[in-house]
Amino acid sequence: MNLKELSSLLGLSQTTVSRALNGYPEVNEETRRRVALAAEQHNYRPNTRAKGLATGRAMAIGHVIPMSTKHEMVNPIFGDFIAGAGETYSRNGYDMVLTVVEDVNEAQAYRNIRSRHTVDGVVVHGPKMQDSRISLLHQIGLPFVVHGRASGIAKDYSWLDVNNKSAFLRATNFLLDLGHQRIGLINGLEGMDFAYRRRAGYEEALKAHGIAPDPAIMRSEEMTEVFGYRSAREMLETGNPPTAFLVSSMICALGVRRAIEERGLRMGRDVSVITHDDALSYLQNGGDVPIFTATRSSVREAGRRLAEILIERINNPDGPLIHELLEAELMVGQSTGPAPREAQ
Amino acid sequence: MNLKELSSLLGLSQTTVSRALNGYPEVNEETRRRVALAAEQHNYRPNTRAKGLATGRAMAIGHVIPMSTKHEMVNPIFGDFIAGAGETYSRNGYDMVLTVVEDVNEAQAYRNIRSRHTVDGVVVHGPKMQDSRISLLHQIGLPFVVHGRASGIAKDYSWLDVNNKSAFLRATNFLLDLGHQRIGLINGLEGMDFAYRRRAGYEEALKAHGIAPDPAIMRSEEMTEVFGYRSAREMLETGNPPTAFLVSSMICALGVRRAIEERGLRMGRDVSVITHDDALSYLQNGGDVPIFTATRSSVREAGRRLAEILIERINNPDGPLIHELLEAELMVGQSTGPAPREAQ
DNA sequence: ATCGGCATCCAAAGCGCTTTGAAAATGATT
DNA sequence: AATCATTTTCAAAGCGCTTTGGATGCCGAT
Repeated sequence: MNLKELSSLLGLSQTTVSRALNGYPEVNEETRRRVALAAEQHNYRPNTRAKGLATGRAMAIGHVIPMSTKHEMVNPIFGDFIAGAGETYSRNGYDMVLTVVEDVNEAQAYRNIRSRHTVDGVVVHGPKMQDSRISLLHQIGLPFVVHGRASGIAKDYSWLDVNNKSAFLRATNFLLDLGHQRIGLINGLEGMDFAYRRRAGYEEALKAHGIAPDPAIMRSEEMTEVFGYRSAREMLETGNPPTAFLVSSMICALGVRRAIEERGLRMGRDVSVITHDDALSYLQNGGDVPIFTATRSSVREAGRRLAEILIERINNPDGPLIHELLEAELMVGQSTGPAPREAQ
Repeated sequence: MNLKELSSLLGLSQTTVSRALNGYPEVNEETRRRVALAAEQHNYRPNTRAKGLATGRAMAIGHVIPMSTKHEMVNPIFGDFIAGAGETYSRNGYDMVLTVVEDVNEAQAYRNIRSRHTVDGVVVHGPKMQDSRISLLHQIGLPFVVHGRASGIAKDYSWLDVNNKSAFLRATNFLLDLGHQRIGLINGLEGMDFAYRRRAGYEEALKAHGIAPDPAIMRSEEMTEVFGYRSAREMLETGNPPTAFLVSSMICALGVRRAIEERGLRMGRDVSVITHDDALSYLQNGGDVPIFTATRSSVREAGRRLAEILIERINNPDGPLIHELLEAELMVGQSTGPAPREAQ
């Protein structure tokens, strides 16, 4: 069923039917009702492509998912973020189109999206420091919002981010207050902006307590369980092991716990752990009492909100840029406790 | 830059330019080269919507992501599956469009997709037994492939699935051979087809060994870490605890391990665990030596292959239906060992 | 009666592409 | 030189919608 058929069926012109359906005032209310009813009955919905062609809007938003050729890694927060954003999109009549692309071809993917007019705007995921995508998007004039921020970019842009620095600063202080002096950092991939900011918070807290950051107990990698395990094990095996770990993701933290328990130590008593928790739906931090003490911020909620911001920008491209900084909550769980005596 | 501009720039008709770009034979090779070069230089790419309208094909494939209203849960395998499928799509010039929808509105979402002509076909995720989506899709005539199968559907359809039954049958036999008599099952949500099939394999193996399945040590739920933990703990607390667990996902298995170690037991010695492993990129089963003995099947590879099947069906809707059954490999890791003496 | 204003509807153009059917240019054949 | 087949190009229609710029009819006001 298309417009032409529907309107001839109703004995009306396509114009009138189209207007009736799109809520224009110049159509009799009685007529509008008739049209709406017929559309309903015949399950009519305007063809997306035709509508898009006529209006010049795709009513779709793009997400470019860079696939690191080295790591073949999908960001585990991706599903929840998409779920959050997807909610907002449906509510506003937008489709979501994903493009999976090798990270080396990413720029080309954006250019492609732009010239094919497939979407009205894009979300930039996982910004690195000095991320080149941002200036590219500015240049080709595709509306966008960044999930996170990119240090070292001159021109301003819209973003939504967790306050990673303050989160890790507070977490480090929390450990320091418990008497921990030697705190290992198990962080995300070097170059990722969030990892940089978390490290900055960590180092700032240490320095404020007169402790020099020790590269021997700081690691940066793709945040897998195995990476958490290896890092923690290696650090614990040294002569001067950390009494606490600050970890950048739950999955990593699970690996850290494995390493701790494998050595016959108990987490929360012998070794403390604080992790960042993205509040992923399939990886809740325990039940009523959190397993891990964590800096918590829902990535799903971030998706929801970020999508709103992007839609706002699309509707009003020359409007003010929007910056939103979410504070993570520090939730105390069972994985932290006072530093053991002998280590103090 | 659009076709009209490009062709007037070249002093050619739109017809010729279009044909040159789309590889039609009735155009001089010299001309084709000129056109290709100009297109390249001006970064020309045909407008997706216009092309779609003209050809009647969207060159896009839909994934409807049902969001369970109760659980607010995103399937953790989703990211990796999408990554795999996305690879195939890019290679074939397809876009991927996601629709996040509350599970109660799912049927409406498919109807909507269909009448709006947004995509050429869809992937059905997470089939339940007697899944109603399948007949709906047949009825509305939207090409589709199911990731998994749905027991109890009369009309045939294309699918790609892991042999869940045989995987869990083999895993159960493996445990039985090690002397385990009391094996707990920690399975996915009741009603999900894969969970049904895994249980069938488990029960068949038990019965073949003259053991009656005991509902007291069988659980079905959304597969989270916490669910794994709770289930294992409860079972271990009983007077007659299992000596082994068969678990439906790695994330769940991490919870099981937590419960085991919390009781001061050692996994692989005191209690054995076998889990299904979807080979998620961020949750590898240990490094060189697997942590868990596991039935392993890459969900990413499944995505790649399933996308191929769907594209084939779209290109040839009346062609033969395709069924592909992947066997999971049983990988022996450190989480299994002979049943402890006293329990035998 | 005539007019202006308003409510209601319509025909047709246009969005950017593909594709049909025909025309022009070229070359081979007589 | 005329004819035909072949290659190469083109004008225009059509995909399904929105939107512009009228028409049409009806009303009360003049």
